[in-house]
Amino acid sequence: MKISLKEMAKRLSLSPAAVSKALNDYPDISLATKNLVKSYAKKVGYKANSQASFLRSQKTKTIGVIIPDITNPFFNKILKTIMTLAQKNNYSIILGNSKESFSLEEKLVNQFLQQKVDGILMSLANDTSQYKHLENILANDTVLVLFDKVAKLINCSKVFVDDKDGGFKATEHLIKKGCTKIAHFRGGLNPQNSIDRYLGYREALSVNKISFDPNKVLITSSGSIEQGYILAKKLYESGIEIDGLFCITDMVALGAIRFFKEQKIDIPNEISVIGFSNTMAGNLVYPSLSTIDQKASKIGAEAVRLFLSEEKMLKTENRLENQSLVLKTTLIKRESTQRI
Amino acid sequence: MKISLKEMAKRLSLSPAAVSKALNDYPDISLATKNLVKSYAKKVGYKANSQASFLRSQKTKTIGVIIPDITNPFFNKILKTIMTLAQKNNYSIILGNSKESFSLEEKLVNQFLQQKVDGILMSLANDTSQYKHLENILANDTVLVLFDKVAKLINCSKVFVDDKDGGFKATEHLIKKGCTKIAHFRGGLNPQNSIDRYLGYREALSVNKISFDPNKVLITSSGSIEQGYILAKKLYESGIEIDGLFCITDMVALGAIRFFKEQKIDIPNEISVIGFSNTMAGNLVYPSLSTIDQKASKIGAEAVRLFLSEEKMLKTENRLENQSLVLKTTLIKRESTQRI
DNA sequence: AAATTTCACTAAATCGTTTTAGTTAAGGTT
DNA sequence: AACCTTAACTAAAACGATTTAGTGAAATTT
Repeated sequence: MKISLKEMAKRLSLSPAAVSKALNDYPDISLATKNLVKSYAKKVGYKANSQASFLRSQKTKTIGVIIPDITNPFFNKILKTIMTLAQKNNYSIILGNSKESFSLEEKLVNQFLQQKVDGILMSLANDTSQYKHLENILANDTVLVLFDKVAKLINCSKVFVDDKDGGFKATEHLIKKGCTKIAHFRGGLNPQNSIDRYLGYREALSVNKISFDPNKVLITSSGSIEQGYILAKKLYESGIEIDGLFCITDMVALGAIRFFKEQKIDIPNEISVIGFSNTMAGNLVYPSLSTIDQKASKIGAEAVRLFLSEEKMLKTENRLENQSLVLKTTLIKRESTQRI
Repeated sequence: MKISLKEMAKRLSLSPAAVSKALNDYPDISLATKNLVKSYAKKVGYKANSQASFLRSQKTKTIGVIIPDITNPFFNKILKTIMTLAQKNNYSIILGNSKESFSLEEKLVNQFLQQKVDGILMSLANDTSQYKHLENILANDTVLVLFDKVAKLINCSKVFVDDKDGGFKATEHLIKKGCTKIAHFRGGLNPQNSIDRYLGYREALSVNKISFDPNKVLITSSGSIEQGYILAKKLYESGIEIDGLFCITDMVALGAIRFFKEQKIDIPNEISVIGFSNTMAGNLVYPSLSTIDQKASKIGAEAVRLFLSEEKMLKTENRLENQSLVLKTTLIKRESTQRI
């Protein structure tokens, strides 16, 4: 079953060099020999050993992808697009799940560099605040493309979403629906995305001359359903009145809605709720969840496109030239903000 | 930044062989030299080139994983477990998404073999009915572990779920809740899993002396929400009366429930509904969805365990010895079958 | 006909490690 | 003192492909 190039050469009474060149269509091999070699290779099922080829070509045709949470549908959708496009361009994907842990992320980067991937596409873990491992990637002449959760200070290609604009759109939508007492369940100080959504919320209030009330802003410790439920309960029990709620993620919004429904509060008429991300689940529940779509597929597609363009640059001019891309979000109006 | 073993040897005035041996703790290198080499390697950030190491060791410390649908939460959960355990055992994961397509699956297998992965863990696409590519894996002395959607005829390690037992449990649960006119939305003739669930349904009816009515069985063309909605509508409009429904997947069940709710049919009291897979979404909707849990994590964990055990066998005794594992499902009772 | 060019190859080095088979010097045995 | 061990290395081949620098013969030019 396994047959090497050398062995083929021996059987065809040719030198290994001739066989290699025939397979790679070098001009100094006759058409007759090329056809002979190719048809024989097909017949015996010869496949070049990628590892061995690498030693000379220095290309593995492999991309490393690191994602903070592989079960998160948003990252999942990005990954799906990345994989489809990688396959189309004959690249393999080595996948790493950093589980939002900096140390695991660092370990994965080193592992990928050791495996000599041609590039690394990654979204940073929440607690990543030093970037030595990223600089290390660039120092190894490996392409780096950051997506979604990026480090703005690192000199590499990036694709991310305008989170502030997203937060603004979400909040303004609530205001347009007539809400005036709008709460926000925000994230912590990491990553930047969660801060930006909060800043969008602040700006929408400010632009619409609604005074900001810090008591209406609660901080989530995770983006889970349970957190949404807990914070909604906390807010409700504190007695602060609201008629609108913007949550940092769809899951948090779903948790909050569950609590409000248990209290027989009418969603959206008493309290309108909007999430962020356009997770599939938001379309399954009742009332269906208004949200901000982040164009996951687009992020994945652009990440691959940037990689390919950098890879080409590296090959032809032996240098990296990076590019930043900021994608706008889209408002998805559903029942949870459809007041009557 | 990049430094090779050879270069280190030169700088330390040692032979490449001595450096290699020192790093790999060979007994014929003095402790002093080992310490010198190791500390110098650490200092200059030396990392062995995996591709080069492979040429001699023939081990890439890489596992190829092929999944039919990477966005499916069930496979996603399996993948997550596989990745965690692989990482723990110092293996990298090369991921392939076959998108339920045989030809893509075949292509991925060949690609992985060419990359010389140490093993392939895969779940078959629905339209895979020839197994030459699987035999090819074994012929290349590469470990093969099939999970969930397996080919029983292939002589390799397997982990899968007792789908017939799951279908039986689901149907019997409806019967115990008092349902007597139970419909089933089944899958097509591929994969075996969907047939087995149907057979479990048939058996539960038979054991409980409920006569089988072929008019109550509809065939889905996909496992989507839309399909569930369409089939529920079709069944409703045909005028056939039912008081229970067992769907091949949770998504199909959610689609059916949506249609019934639109018709103001009381779930679970007029019609009780149960799904299959225990997808997260089933817990988010109202009424929450009863279902059959397939222990995705367990499947992933066992797949890795089987791989490691086969890999060890291959190394020590130079042969493959496979093992089959059948996991039992668990019934998850929720609101969609909780009659009052 | 001699010189040059072109064609179609081969030989050998190379990529970065690992491993087998020496080699040398020191120490121990008789 | 001659012989044998042992410790601690080194030299060189090997893994499987690619690539540079030749090489000999045929074809073409002058």
